[in-house]
Amino acid sequence: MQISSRFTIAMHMLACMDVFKDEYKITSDFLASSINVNPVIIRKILSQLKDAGLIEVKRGPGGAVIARPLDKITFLDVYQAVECIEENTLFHFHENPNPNCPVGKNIHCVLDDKLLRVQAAMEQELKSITLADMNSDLGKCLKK
Amino acid sequence: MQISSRFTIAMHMLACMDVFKDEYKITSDFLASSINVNPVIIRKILSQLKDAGLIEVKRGPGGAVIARPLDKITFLDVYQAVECIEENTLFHFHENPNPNCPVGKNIHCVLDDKLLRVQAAMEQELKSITLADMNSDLGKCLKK
DNA sequence: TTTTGTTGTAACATTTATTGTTTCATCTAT
DNA sequence: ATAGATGAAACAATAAATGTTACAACAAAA
Repeated sequence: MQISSRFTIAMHMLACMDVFKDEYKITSDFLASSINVNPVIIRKILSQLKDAGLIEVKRGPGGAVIARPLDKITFLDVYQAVECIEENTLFHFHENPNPNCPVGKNIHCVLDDKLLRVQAAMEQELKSITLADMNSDLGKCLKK
Repeated sequence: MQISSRFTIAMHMLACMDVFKDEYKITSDFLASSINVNPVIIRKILSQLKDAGLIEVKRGPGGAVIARPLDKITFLDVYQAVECIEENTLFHFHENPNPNCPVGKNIHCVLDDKLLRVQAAMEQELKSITLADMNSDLGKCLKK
């Protein structure tokens, strides 16, 4: 199973918010047309990013801006803002292993810590990349 | 979004196949009762593990056995056997970024390599853990 | 103060993947 | 042959993501 497109959409939104911040007012319609999804999807994700303190959204006049320096927002910040997974549950565990079976009774005991290591490795890598990295690469692309 | 329970089910199956290999014939019904899911689910995963060369399944008499030494089967082997994701697509990318927008046109260019790094970090960790690790821990649990 | 453009949100439809179930053909050791 | 399995098809049920419509709430500007 894949990680939902909310994450790449959020990244795309943040990229736009930075690149176009001086040229355009960043509305949900504006973002929706670059990303090619329904504006309501955008607004939901705007809400999530706002709740996480990554952006500010103006109600009446409209428009969203990034709330922190780009190098202070990591991929992990964005991932956790939009991916509504509870802590430590990247892997979906089967619900009812048989407690009367020696293996069933202990399977959590032997797997949980290892699954956690895998999740931690992924999050560590997400944490090592910032919006500044993304947008400096984007700047290079745009110059060509 | 979470990684499907097929992975933890497969792990549970392999743990049983090792622990009970001398005591019982490992049928899909036997595994199903330890894991508490429908035997057909088990058979589908048995098929996937067989296709990946990790186990052997006998048709007439029934019964499944692990095909390689436990320390030669990594978590990544199992993950890739049961998780039917195409290569390099842990992250679901939104399908139609607007090619007429400078950001939409380049978003793949700036994100793909970074998403790949994250996926690689996760797979690297999955690769570093083997069934032998899991089952030696399981042995310790069973002794208590 | 009304208008305008926007966000916030609810409600619902659609799509997709997972998970569960029934059924039966097929296989192979006995 | 029979019995106990697996393999596989068909389908139902569930859950999550994604898409859409509609409208209330808001704040700036006319």
